[in-house]
Amino acid sequence: MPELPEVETSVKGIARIQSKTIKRFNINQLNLRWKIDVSALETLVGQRILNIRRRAKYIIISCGKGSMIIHLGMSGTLRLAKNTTNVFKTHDHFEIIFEKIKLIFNDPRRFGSLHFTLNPDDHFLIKHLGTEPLSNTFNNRYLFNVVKKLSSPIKSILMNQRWVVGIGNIYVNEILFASKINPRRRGKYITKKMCKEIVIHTKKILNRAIKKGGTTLKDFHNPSGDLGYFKIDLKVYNRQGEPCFVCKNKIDAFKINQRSTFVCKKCQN
DNA sequence: ATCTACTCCTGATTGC
DNA sequence: TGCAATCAGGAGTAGA
Repeated sequence: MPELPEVETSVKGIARIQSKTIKRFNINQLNLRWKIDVSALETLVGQRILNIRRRAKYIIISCGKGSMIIHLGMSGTLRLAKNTTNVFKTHDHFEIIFEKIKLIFNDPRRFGSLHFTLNPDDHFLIKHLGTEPLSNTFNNRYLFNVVKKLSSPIKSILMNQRWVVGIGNIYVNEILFASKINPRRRGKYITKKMCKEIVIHTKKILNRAIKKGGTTLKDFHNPSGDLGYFKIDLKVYNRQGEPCFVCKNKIDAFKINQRSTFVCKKCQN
């Protein structure tokens, strides 16, 4: 599942399309999470790619006039290919065609999306997003001011993109384990000291994952097709019944807001 | 205002 | 063995 590190890896992986001119779009499947607006997209034909960046889990590809916003959803991947092949593989939904190469979006579960926008920062998917976890604005003071007024579990707060972005179900489990905090603990009972732990480990874990090229799970391949290999470092995610690496206690699994949650009840309070 | 459940979808896994 | 039911999950949305 693409979270911040996987999206960051994808952005780096498609850097080769920078300054290339869009020749045309090949659309195979309009019905992604939102229906693709083809006529809006086609205003980008003939324009050059000026900038590729990540905001939260979104990839924003900007031309002189207009941008594309891509979300990988649960199972989306981007890959680059030569123009010579013209066959859509299973679950290839659209292609952006350049002079010699093309960018292909593949997404079995179709939770991903593609939007055209003139101003990404004003777009409905982007404008309500919270702070970037790797920026200086995500710090102890900011987090404490957020959590102290909330009664939902800290896990839900960290996954809510309106407070802090980019953290999904895998990394939030890892962050809370590293911080020794129970995911069920409600925001208003999170102390300043705990905020400090969360901030430190969020940055550490995300940065390490980016360095390693994103977590490998069933779905994620970076654009060159190489697999990330952070999986080997996961301490609690998907380890229910197995011994905690710190205290040997069995890792527990349960749901918080319909999401799989993994915890060592001895280490996390 | 916050918070939770529901929803979209398909592939992998589980159960009979 | 095979088919059906269940589960996985990002994030917008509706309703509590």
